[in-house]
Amino acid sequence: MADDRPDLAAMVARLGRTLVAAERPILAAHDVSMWGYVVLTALADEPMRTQAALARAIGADKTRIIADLDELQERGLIEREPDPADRRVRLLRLTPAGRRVHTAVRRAIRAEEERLLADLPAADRRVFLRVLQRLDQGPL
Amino acid sequence: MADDRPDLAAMVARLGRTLVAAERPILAAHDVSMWGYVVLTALADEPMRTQAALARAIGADKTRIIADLDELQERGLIEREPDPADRRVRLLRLTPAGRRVHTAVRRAIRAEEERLLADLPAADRRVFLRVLQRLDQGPL
DNA sequence: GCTTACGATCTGCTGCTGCGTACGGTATGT
DNA sequence: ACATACCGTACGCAGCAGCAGATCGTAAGC
Repeated sequence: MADDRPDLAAMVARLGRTLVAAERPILAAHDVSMWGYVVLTALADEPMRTQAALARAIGADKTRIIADLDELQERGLIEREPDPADRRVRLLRLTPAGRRVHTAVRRAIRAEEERLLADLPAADRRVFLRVLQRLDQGPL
Repeated sequence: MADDRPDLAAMVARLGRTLVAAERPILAAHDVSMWGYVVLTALADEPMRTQAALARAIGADKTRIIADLDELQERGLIEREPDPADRRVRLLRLTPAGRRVHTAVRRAIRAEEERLLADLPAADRRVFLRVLQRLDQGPL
């Protein structure tokens, strides 16, 4: 049988590490940490009402992201304003500068992905990305 | 534009974590650790002449795998015999029992993968696996 | 007013990893 | 024989992850 391939999890996990490693220099060039970029990405999609919700959304510990939020806020990339309606919670959203940084980093990352996927036939690539998206949000 | 998807690295890394997590109970059921299974898999492909080569092959620290090798050897799943030609090195290979365990675990993992991929159209699935394999060994 | 619950923060603990170092046993070249 | 290099092993250290507990401010129900 032609089923002579590495395990799915092994391939995907290894590829994931490689791709993340490829992102590292890009993030460094923009002076953004990995978690910082993850936060910017989450907030770019939609502002968050609590830090706990943000932590859940990005799959991080709620205590882990505090330092990252501090730094992003200090650099003026996010706003962290107490909710006037419930002063326990901090409303989180990108500043215009934060959105600019996120867009720039994202553009650079997409360019790198482009390079990595360049050799693939267009049809294969479409299918691959579609399946990947589906599995990513998928039934798991 | 329709390029509104998460970053490639984010999707692949997250999917990888999910898949690895799905393997964990299977490995536990067969009483094999993650690294143990990785070692068995590597040795199932081909015996190794040195532990350093094995470590390199599976991307682990050479000091990290020693305890795993000890355990696998003690359980009679691998042989670790000094090379008569160079008694510094330990020739590593699966025992028949080790091969049986590896085959059983692998079969269970494949069954689980089958379940996860069940919803995909056959054509998509073929392409996905092919592209994945290519990227995995690929130009990266 | 009092109790209970919740958000953000800080601290400490634990387990895993990567990395460097050191040491003994062994080959190899001169 | 001797110097050098390599293998396997053990040990310690630093960094980072998740997790639990304690604190403080605040909100909501009774």
